[in-house]
Amino acid sequence: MNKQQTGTSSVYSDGVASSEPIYLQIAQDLLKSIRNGDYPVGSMLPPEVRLCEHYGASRFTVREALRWLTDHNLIDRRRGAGTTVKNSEPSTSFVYRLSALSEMLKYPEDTYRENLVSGMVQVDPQLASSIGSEIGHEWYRIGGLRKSDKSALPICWSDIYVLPEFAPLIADEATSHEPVFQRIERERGVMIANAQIRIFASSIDGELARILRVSDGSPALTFVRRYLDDTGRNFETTVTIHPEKRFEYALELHRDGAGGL
Amino acid sequence: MNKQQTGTSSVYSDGVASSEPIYLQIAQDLLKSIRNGDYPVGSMLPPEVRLCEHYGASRFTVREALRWLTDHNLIDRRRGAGTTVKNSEPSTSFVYRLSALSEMLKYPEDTYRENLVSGMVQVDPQLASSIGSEIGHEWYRIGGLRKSDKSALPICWSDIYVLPEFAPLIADEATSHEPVFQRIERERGVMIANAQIRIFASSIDGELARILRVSDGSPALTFVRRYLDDTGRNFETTVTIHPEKRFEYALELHRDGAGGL
DNA sequence: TAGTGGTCTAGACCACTGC
DNA sequence: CAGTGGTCTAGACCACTAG
Repeated sequence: MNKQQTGTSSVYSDGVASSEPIYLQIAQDLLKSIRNGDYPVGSMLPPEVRLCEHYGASRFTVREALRWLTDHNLIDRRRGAGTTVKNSEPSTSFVYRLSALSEMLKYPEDTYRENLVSGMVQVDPQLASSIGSEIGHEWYRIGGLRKSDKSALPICWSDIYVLPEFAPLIADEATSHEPVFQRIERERGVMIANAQIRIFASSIDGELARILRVSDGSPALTFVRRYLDDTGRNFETTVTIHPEKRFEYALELHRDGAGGL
Repeated sequence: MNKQQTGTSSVYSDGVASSEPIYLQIAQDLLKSIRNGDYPVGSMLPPEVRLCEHYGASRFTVREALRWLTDHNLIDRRRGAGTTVKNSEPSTSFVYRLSALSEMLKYPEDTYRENLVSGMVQVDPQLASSIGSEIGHEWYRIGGLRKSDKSALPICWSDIYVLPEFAPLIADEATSHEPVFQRIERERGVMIANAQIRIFASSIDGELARILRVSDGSPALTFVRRYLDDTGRNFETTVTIHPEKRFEYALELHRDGAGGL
């Protein structure tokens, strides 16, 4: 029977003749069933052995199909327990990949942070809406300019808020070349699991305008980044304010597999 | 026969000691060799058969290891040709996922585009630097405001540039609720494979300030989005200018598997 | 044409989950 | 405990690439 290389046998997906590999046909067929409602979100898929019988394929082939579904965020698999349907539509249509979080806001290599103010702060309503923290919480704040050797104008103002327990890690530096979260990760083993980023336009006024050497009311690009560890704890938040024309953020989204339907 | 180099390993399936699966040990070992410089970026990895001999593993196991390297963006594989080293450090640490491109700039449901100007344009130097096209190229441009029923203030100004061949698709509308690229995708079968996005601060002046009902020199958040099909052709480019406080962009990055190192 | 990676089979043992 | 998915072997045919 279906010994090798399908070629002619397109038993599964109705319609199109498939030179597609069997595992993809099976994956598409399962996706169709999931969309159909045969396997609603939250329900279980049949075990691998049952699928092997049903499709007349080896376990390897069925597992390749299930791997495809996993890669497209449609199912969850757990050893011992079975396969549950997580989603009815392939997610991950477009993906933005970073090899490291520090690439998110990538400044030229020759830039560094000049730390100008620091100390404990308590969250007031205004700060709460800015960094998304709760009123009354305490953070250690370090504020300063990002500068470059090549330019007299600073690139941005940044305010970094970390949980008080991490203050000793960063309190002693006048200038730094390493991102704070990287230091926390290295020294304390706190891993970033999640980063929430907000981007919006703002204007620069008063004292800050003077420091950044722009005129009052100048446009700026503001980033607020909240870093969460794997328990969901927000352990660092950073606000950076970039005057017009000194920084630009670029990202590239790629269509991620899926293809078919 | 099981020659292992990674110190902790010793792979005998019945033994109790081996903590990690063999394919991961092989993957880590290959990664080490790549970092070492044994296989510089651009060079070829040994073929699967050779790796099977070297590690005393089956082809399946070796392929699982190579799949791991592929998933982490370290190698490229081509049937017929071999396996080339693409990168010396595992990438894909953080991922931003969209189920659809229209989620990228998501406006409330009750908003729509009011098309105000349209026609062919030829790229001059200024436009070239703005949309990243070549001088002299021709685009069909449609400009207008995004509005909401709930607010008198427009959300943004948008300029949409499409290749002349797609002009008929969008030339006839006074208002639209559907993204242009979606229409092109649906009607012409052109799939977006890639989107390049630039985000920066700008100021709004003159005529545009009046249209957007802001004062001269007001801050804005500007997005330039270039859409490319699977052949790399840039078939649509969109520029949107959001006055301060009317729009905010949020994204969430997730750590993507990897684990190990 | 020789050699590569892509797909596939038919077995096997294991670690883990839930009853 | 029975059943699940995770790993692994030893074979095989195929489609593709390059010399």
